[in-house]
Amino acid sequence: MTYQAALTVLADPTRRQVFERLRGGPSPVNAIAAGLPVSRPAVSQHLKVLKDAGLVEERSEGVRRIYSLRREGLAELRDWLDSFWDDALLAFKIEAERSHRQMKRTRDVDE
Amino acid sequence: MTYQAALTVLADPTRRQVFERLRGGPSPVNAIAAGLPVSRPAVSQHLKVLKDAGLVEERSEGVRRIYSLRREGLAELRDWLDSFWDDALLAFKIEAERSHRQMKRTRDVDE
DNA sequence: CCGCTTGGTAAGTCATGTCTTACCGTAAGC
DNA sequence: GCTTACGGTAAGACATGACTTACCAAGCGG
Repeated sequence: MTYQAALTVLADPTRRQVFERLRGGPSPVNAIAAGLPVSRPAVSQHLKVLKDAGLVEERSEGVRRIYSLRREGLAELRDWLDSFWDDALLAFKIEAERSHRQMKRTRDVDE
Repeated sequence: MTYQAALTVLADPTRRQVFERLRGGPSPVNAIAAGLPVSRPAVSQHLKVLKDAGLVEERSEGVRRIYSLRREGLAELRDWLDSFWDDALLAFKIEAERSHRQMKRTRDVDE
């Protein structure tokens, strides 16, 4: 999914609570909804949106639906954010190149 | 500002366009609004929101208002995102330890 | 087989936020 | 001075989306 979907989806506070609740590990809907200030159907709807955005995944266990975090869903958003620093870096490089004739090439690594 | 403010503010597509348009460097309101599908006042409103969230800054040049990117405004959001991967590391350690323990004990799993 | 739990979906209400037009103050140029 | 470009703010229209209750299907245990 796109970083834009992640942004849109994580903008809602309640939905963010749902999402954060999965940090602790996979959980059925009931457990997620318990302690949240909204009804269980509301949580269901949030989970659907999160799933469509690729931020959570769902597996069935009997009558239970177990939801868990999909961290890969955050990757694009993270890249997008990083790209702003890349911009700054690029501008810096150009500036540096203008003053020095030679530029050393740098390479980033990722995990 | 908080990562939550950044999320909320960047969720809107038009506002994101305004924000991205500042990647190229500082710009007065007119230049930002040109080419966008919304009116100039709409852009003004978006800029106000972005400024309140600490994502842009404003300086006056005569009658012009020059807006520019504040990358530090994205820092908290980036940290928040990173923290999910930290979670994963931690969870992995815990999980490893638990499964190790499980080899000596009987099955007892819940959350 | 029957009831109970789990949870997804429908329909409708209500709030929020994004837009518009109209208006205003302010700086610069003639 | 007067006019013109720049842009912030107000007020109101409108759409979107987050909630509610009611309902339904599916698996499990008595």
